[in-house]
Amino acid sequence: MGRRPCCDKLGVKKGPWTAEEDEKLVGFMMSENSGHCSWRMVPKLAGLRRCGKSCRLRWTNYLRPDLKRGLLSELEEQLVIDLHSRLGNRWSQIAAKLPGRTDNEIKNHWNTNIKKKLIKMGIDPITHQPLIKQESIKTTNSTEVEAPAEAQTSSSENTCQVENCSNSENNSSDLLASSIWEVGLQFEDASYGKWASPWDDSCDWLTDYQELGTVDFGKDSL
DNA sequence: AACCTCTGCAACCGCACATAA
DNA sequence: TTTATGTGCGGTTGCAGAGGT
Repeated sequence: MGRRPCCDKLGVKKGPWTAEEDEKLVGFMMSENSGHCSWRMVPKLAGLRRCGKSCRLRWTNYLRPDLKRGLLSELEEQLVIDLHSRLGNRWSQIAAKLPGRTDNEIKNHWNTNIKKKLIKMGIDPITHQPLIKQESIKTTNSTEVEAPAEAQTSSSENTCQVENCSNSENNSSDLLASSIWEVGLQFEDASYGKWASPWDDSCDWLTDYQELGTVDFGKDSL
């Protein structure tokens, strides 16, 4: 049995949101009514010709009042890298550790900036292993020569990374840490000063950070 | 000035999961 | 237990602006 679409496609607007639509959605979301209805009802009640899914996306990724706008700070970027080495492409989980940032924003930043930076630094953005090391592995293992690291499926890579995460003596994390320290990065944001280094061998800092990041920024929290 | 290519970001799509009936 | 529905997530696409020729 096929799944019903989230909205009847006829008469539903798609594409970029206008300022007027934003205003309507924000107005509705900030009203008391928003807490009592499903996303499907939001466009109807807010007077929008959009599907509920589109409204949710617009709200969570762009209109939420608690969102930080602008580029990720150096520290945020390093956190993303470290979290990615542990969690893989679990953008929502990564975003949960960065208050005010969305999974979409982090995903975009990863694909457009961080990936390139890591490659430039000689680190594979998928495995977080040095590229040179990987090359030598490839040449010694002829059966895998056909499968470049970039082409690996996310599911297998995630499994690998989650397993790595369980190992507190994670090599990739250590390698990342050393390479980051080598380029002389500094923590600029004093609010993160409680952690001497997020790449500490133990994962304790992550647990602490989770406490900070578990705030639900969805409409329920309004 | 016109065209082309590249880049970054917002938004969409389809699937998975959770839960209520 | 099954089915319907709502929501969340990750991958992908499309477009606008910047930069280069």
